[in-house]
Amino acid sequence: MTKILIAEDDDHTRDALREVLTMEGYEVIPAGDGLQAVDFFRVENPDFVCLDVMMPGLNGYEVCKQIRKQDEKVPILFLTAKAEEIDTVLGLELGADDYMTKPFGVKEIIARIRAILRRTASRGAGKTDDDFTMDDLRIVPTELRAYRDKQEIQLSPRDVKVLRLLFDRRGKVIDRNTLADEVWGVDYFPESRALDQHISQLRKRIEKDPSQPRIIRTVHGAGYRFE
Amino acid sequence: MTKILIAEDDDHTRDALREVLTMEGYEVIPAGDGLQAVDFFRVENPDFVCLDVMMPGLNGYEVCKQIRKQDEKVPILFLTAKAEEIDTVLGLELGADDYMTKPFGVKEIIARIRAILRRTASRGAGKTDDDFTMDDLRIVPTELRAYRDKQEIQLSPRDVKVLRLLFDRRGKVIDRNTLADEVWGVDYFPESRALDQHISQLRKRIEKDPSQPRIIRTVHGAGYRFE
DNA sequence: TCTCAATTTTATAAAATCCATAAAAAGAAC
DNA sequence: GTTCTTTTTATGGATTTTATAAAATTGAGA
Repeated sequence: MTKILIAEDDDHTRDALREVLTMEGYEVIPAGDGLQAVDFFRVENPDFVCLDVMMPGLNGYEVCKQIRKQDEKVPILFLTAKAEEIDTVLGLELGADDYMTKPFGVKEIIARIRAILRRTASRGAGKTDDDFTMDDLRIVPTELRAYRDKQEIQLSPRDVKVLRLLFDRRGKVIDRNTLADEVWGVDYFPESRALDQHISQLRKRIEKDPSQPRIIRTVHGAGYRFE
Repeated sequence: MTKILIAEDDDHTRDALREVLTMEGYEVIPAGDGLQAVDFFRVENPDFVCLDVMMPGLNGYEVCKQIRKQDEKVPILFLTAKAEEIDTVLGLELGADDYMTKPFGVKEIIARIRAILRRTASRGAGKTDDDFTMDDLRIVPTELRAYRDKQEIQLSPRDVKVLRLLFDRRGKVIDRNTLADEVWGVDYFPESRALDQHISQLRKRIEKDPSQPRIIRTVHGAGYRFE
């Protein structure tokens, strides 16, 4: 679930935001002041941050700076009471993604958050999207395709992940646990043969001779390797 | 040069703004009432709009609505005499980028315009209305039409946006988030199927064989592509 | 107001991908 | 070679993603 950190000293506003955003299906981490916000950020590692500018102790600008030290990418939405504060936000170049001036409507803030998350979701998705070549196969992640000669081969996002991983550590053996972890994530059951199955399918598509694989080689008892 | 449309019925204010902004290196299009503003917007296609709320004929809210029909992204700054009008601006969800309450200082408004332009620089990028050709289809954005042979195909503004985006990044996959963001903007709910539906309808009109699309191809798990 | 067209929602179908199962094949150990 | 373990792959069903038809909604213009 998408975690949103709300840093807002006014109890009423904070509660209202929490309620509304929870209703929308977000997990909300409420913080009542700047120091708390910084702490909670570290602990909870949220996907989105709403920052009130005026807060006791550490103000929004400072909190933003602290957060940016830990995470350059997390989207930050500033809430400002005065329109002039916007200029400070912009002027300090804190890396804010958007701002809203109070008072704001409930629908407005939800729409903004959604829009920002949508924008940044695609940014963070594929870390490196550069093309790479394995054997005589050219993989183009942004196109979800590979080319051999002029022949096109359709790839799924998961295919690309697998190939990327093998390419990044070419020469080294990627053990099955690592592969499962990096490509499937937390919800992979080790006793499942989904991984094998996927490798098998992938080989069918990308290997000239799937029974003599040159790109995804198996290292018995260890995992897979490409070189 | 950056074009700014000023819609303001008070001659004195309008002239002052024109002078100041011209000094700053902007090209100013002055409009004395709402109807003029809408007309000028269509003709001049400015990069920025300052809208007075209270104007004879068409008021600022209405002008904003009209403009947003043509262009969802152009930054709009509202000028209001009464602070309460701000709530209306926000309440109507007109897509205003900022507002200022009169009286405002010269430096203040310049700073504000500059800030908004900086913030929205990415949004407005590349809004060419030039014709372009996809496969055997010639798209003429200014006419909201496309031609195949001598056959005319009616297009909606949204159709054109979708096609333009695919054309601008031909060969690459446009993921659904990006598409939603660029075409629908802030009020697209990801769980909606409006996007699919729109693509489907559009294909019916522009593809020779909608079940074998050549212009809008789908890339499963990613988005759409044209090449 | 009514009408028309564009758009969105809803519901269902279709397609692509993914995975569990089980049997076959391959490799390792003896 | 025999046995045990690991990997591959065929098959069919489950899940996810996308497509489309039909109904509902919206919004502009008459």
